[in-house]
Amino acid sequence: MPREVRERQMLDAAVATFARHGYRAASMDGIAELAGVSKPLVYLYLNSKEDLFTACIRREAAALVRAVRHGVDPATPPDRQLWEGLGAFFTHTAEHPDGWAVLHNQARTSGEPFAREVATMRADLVAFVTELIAAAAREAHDDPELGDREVAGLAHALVGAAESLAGWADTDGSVTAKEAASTLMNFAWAGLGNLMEGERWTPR
Amino acid sequence: MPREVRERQMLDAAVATFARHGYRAASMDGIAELAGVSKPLVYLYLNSKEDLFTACIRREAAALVRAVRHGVDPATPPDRQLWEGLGAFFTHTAEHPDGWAVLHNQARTSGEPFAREVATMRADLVAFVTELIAAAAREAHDDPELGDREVAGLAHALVGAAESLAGWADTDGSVTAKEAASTLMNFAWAGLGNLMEGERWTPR
Amino acid sequence: MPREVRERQMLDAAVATFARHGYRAASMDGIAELAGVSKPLVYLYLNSKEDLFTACIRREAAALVRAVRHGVDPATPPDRQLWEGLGAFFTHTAEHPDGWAVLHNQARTSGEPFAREVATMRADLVAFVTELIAAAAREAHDDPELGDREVAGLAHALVGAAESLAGWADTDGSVTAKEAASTLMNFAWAGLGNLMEGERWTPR
Amino acid sequence: MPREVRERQMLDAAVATFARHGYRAASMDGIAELAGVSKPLVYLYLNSKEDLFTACIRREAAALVRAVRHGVDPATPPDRQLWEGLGAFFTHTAEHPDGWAVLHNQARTSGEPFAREVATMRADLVAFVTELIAAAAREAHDDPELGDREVAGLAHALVGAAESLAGWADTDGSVTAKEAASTLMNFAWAGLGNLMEGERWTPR
DNA sequence: GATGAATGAGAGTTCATTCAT
DNA sequence: TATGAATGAACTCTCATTCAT
Repeated sequence: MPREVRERQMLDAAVATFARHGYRAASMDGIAELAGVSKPLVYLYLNSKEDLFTACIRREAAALVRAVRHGVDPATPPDRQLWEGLGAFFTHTAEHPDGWAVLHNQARTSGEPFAREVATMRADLVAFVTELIAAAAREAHDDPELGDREVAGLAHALVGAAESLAGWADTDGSVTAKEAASTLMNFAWAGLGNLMEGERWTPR
Repeated sequence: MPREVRERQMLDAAVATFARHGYRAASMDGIAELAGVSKPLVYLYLNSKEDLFTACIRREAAALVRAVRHGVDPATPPDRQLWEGLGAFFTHTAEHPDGWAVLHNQARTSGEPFAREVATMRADLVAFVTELIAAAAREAHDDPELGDREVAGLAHALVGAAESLAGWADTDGSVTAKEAASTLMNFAWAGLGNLMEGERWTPR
Repeated sequence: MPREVRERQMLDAAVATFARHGYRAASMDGIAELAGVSKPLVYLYLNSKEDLFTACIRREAAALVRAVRHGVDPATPPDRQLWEGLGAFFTHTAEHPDGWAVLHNQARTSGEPFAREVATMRADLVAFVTELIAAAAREAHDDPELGDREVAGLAHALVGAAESLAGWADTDGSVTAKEAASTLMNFAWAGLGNLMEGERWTPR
Repeated sequence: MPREVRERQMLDAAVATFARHGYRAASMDGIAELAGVSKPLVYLYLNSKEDLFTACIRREAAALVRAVRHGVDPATPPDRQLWEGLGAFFTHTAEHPDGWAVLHNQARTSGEPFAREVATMRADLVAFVTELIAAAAREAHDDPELGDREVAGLAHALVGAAESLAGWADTDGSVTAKEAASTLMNFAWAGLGNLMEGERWTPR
């Protein structure tokens, strides 16, 4: 069996195990068994538990970022891009709950080498959203009402809300990715005040 | 030294340790040392690592809920209550970063007995927010535009955004509780669309 | 409460606990609790776990030897004395199962300081039986058929059989002390060969 | 080194250690050291202290029963069978004092899972002896003089005497297995009364 | 390329024992 | 006389990691 296939099996097993038990509680024995290989092979291919976890984080982070980027058409208006990006995000996290759990739940809370890894990816997404908001603001006015600092805060809040909703949608299977995206897009764009007046944001 | 004092010292040490290392990686030796007592004493007072962690979660959850409830005046309009609640929330999490880390980062990701414990508290907060949004909607219209399901999703998104911002404010010390509350309140109430037009929500 | 009473309570609790769990598995906490006193008091009165166990062994051994000696009338013929002694032995062990368990089961198997203690008492009983057999032999013949060594072996076997029956009678409540004594006396005096011919030993 | 060899080494070390110190007082560290392996290996092969002790009991019990059964020729008369069986028993216990100590001293007094294990084996031996006595009685008379209950009591006493002598012979090395078997066989078959008259049982 | 065999280091937990009061 | 408070030491068990084959 070629090395790449074996390696992917191991990473799959590792992601599933880390997602369920966390970094410390996951055992290399368990991962090797789930992957259907012997433990020394895991070490041969992936060096150490730390390296293995890092590899999981990188793979899942890259996959998530790729999914969001693929879902977005840069030629469309900012709010449309945001809408598409959120849809892609919720779709991906719903389809890869273990990967999302590794990134959002485990990596962030397992100490320094790992938290930094996932923070990098998160910064990418926040930067992306920040840019979208700024672009929308520029489009609305030549002289934007929103300061950089304010935009950053808003982007952060938006990403945080999305992350939280992703976890919720995972747990409560009845919420679809599209619903989650709609809820959040309405919330973000129209605001509660307008929502109560019956005003909605809809994809143009 | 009286039992209650010692017990609080131990819980303080445990919260600090669990916050930094997580449930599994934290060692009872380390906690005992930080508390300035011997390990058997920790076991005498708190039974087991599991019980100790549970006690930490309960204490911190109760403190957070209490802080939010105390910050809110039920006689004021819903948006005002939300604003006050968010302020109290951000203030408390900023003043007790370890407690917040235990609740938000560690307890949620350390498996079943603990996740449930914190989920209960979170459900309390979400219910509180849900009720505020519903009250605001009732106030605006006799026949509310927002369905129950939609309100629940919004409450979830709002709480998630707040939780995420709390983590951010913790990390980046330059963001004050009031700033965080303002950002989120604007975001939530006015929506990005209006914010760009220069419309702001302000405490009445 | 006078010291002697307290001390007897503690020894009672200790005997019960050691009988059930053995020396190592018994905990001073458990003994103190069962005795209804605090742990330091146990140490004040009885010094250490080792001393406590030794005290238990000595008390129970003395009681057993005293019971056997009281049951025997040295003016009667040897076989009669043996019969009475066995009866007293089985009666006492049935009435003090915990004491018997401490002596026979636990003390013998808990290492050197204790095994010697109980071996001393056992040697007493074996010497008593040895003397009875030798006396009977002398009575039967001036020039005894049985050598010293042989007599010692027989005494040992007889005591062993008695000890084993005592445990059996304890477990199976339906066997009375008198029955046990009869069985053993027949066995010892008449032998299986004669028993099959219908010959029995009976108290003269 | 192949697994089976290692496993036997460990069991040997465990039997020696348990025999000397008892279940509770024996330490896994000590056993591993005596076996010349590391502690984790003991756990890898034998799971837990409890399982290890159980494995010791089973191995030694099986060996003892096998030795007795091999020593007996079922085609010979009952008293001859008894004689051969006792000889095999004393020979085996003398050659495996640690195994015998584990069975007779430690397992019986270390609480429920273990006592039952050894009680099963003992019941086997008692049943064997019971059957021999009953057979002898049938051979002597069509209408046996001894009731079932009486036979059971006698078998119990005989086995108890044998067990006790085995311990004695172990301690006092000067007593050979054959001597012990002779003493007991004479005692059992002829009875003390007849022994004093110079009547002996001898193998036919 | 793949593994059976093995371990150093450290975790949670318990217990006999002792002060200060 | 009696105890609440406290601990040093030891025990069972686990796990990431390596090497000879």
